[in-house]
Amino acid sequence: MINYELYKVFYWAAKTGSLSKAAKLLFITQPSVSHAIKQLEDSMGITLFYRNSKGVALTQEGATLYSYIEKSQILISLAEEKMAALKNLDSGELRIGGSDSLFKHYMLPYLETYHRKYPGIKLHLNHGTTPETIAILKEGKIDLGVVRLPIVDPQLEVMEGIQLQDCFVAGAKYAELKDKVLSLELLLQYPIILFSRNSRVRMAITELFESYGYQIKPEIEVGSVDLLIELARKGLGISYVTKEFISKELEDGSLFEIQLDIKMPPSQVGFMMMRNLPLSNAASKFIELLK
Amino acid sequence: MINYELYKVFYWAAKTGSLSKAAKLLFITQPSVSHAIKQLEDSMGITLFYRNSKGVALTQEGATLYSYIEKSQILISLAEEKMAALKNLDSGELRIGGSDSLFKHYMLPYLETYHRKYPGIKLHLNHGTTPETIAILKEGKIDLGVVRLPIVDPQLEVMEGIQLQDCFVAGAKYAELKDKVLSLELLLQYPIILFSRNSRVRMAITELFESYGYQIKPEIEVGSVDLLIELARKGLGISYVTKEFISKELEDGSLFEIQLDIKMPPSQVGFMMMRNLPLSNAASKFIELLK
DNA sequence: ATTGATCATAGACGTTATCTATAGCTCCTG
DNA sequence: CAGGAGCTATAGATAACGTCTATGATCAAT
Repeated sequence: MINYELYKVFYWAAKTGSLSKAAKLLFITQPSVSHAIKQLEDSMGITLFYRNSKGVALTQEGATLYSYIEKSQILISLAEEKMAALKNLDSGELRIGGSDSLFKHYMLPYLETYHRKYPGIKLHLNHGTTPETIAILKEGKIDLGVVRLPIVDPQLEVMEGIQLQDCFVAGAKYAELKDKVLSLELLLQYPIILFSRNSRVRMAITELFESYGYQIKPEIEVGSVDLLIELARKGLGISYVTKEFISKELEDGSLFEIQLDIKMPPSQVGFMMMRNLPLSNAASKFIELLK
Repeated sequence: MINYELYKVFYWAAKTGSLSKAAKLLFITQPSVSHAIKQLEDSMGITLFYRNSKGVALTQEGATLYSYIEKSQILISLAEEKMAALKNLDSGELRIGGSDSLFKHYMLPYLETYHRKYPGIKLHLNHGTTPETIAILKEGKIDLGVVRLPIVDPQLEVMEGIQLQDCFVAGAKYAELKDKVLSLELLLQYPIILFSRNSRVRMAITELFESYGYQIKPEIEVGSVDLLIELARKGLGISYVTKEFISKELEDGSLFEIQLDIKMPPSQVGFMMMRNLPLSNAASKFIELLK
């Protein structure tokens, strides 16, 4: 089997028409090049170059070989450039899975900073529920997932992010509740708007109410946090949303938080990635940014 | 600079999805492959494979590298196949320069034998005068030339071929000359047909006559040996041709040789090639055949 | 004739590719 | 659940071979 390193030498010798020049470009000495070419010729049983005191010139057969090797070498050069770009993060991609609301209300500033720092990296945001995100993470379709904890999966490594506080909010229509402290029973008298059934937040609130002996049944169910906010503002009911995601509405008074007589447990955002699988360069820089 | 040999290892590891299998295919041990891949990863600063107990799988970046390297390796394989074919003379070309008449009347059987033995070799016959043939030989456009000797050129190596005998011939119209022995003076009374001025044979006969104090001036001048023969048969004059090329006509009596009172010097056919430049495999096999 | 290129050759050296031996891991099976 | 059969990683020894220096041979140009 021919040592492919010899083709590199052959390529430069043929390209420059000189063993000495090839040697300089390859940072080796001229006898080494001479020896390498000889080796190639011997192992092929074909003379590749005509030698004279001005340099070397390809024979017919050498020229035939060159026509293949040239293309091959160019591909390798392109590969090396591409790899260098991937390493410098001048190129590449970062694929993140998670919920749209977390992307919009929590990740956005990080994504912006990252993109400004590494404009060559393509960002792929893959929205889906927590189980969906875990699934595509295991399939290798994303580098990391952003979801609500807890996640218990031995294959996954989890890094904690911000802590969020969910709460019930209402708009002007329910202004009467503004300074009251409601019991769960009383709250349930009002029309409730919740996120759709398969979400982690929805599961959490359902369990919480059950632990107090109540069943929470929404009047309206939606699939978007923005809609949840909008419906509460318009007075269609009381929404259960993440407090940090509605800071604007709380400030301008279009929504207010409903005080409850129990403490709502905080919810923890986390980043998950495959345990034992190395992160791509692009992904580990992003993780660094998050810390 | 990355050792291209590592790409060969990378290629097989990626292709088979297993370092052990790659090792077998490359006739080295598994730790060597493991080491080679590690080296490649280190020098690029990029993880190329995910490893687990079932084998290895390309990472995103590894897959990107593979897309280039695969093409490159395939080209090298094609090159190696092509070179093997060139060496076995399953492929390649043999380019010969010389005069059409030598090709037709002298080389033909050799060319046929050669072609039967090496049907994959393309034959290029490049007809031209002796100086033209020498010129294209020096330009590297042909592997060898077939011409009349003598050739004196330090750059060329000459191998002697057959010895030919030129002579004057006539057809039925000049039947009266059949058993006579003519002097040059007498011969010149008849219309002479010669090959065109720039040929080696023409120069030789001109010089020969001059050495005896005569000037030979043809009635007709032609550029083809076949025409020379045909014109003599039709009785348009006495042609100066190579005896060996008209054996058929001499036998069937359509032409007869004119006896002269001087001995015509023989002319030597020779093969010439570039001194100091190695012959292609295809060409040296042809030379062998000629011997 | 001399200088300055070129490539080829020989022999010594030292890097490094490869090997053996072994460990660690995961999956499968009796 | 223990043990076997894959797989890859690691460590250290060894030997191959790629590279070097020194020199020769050839040719072209000054």
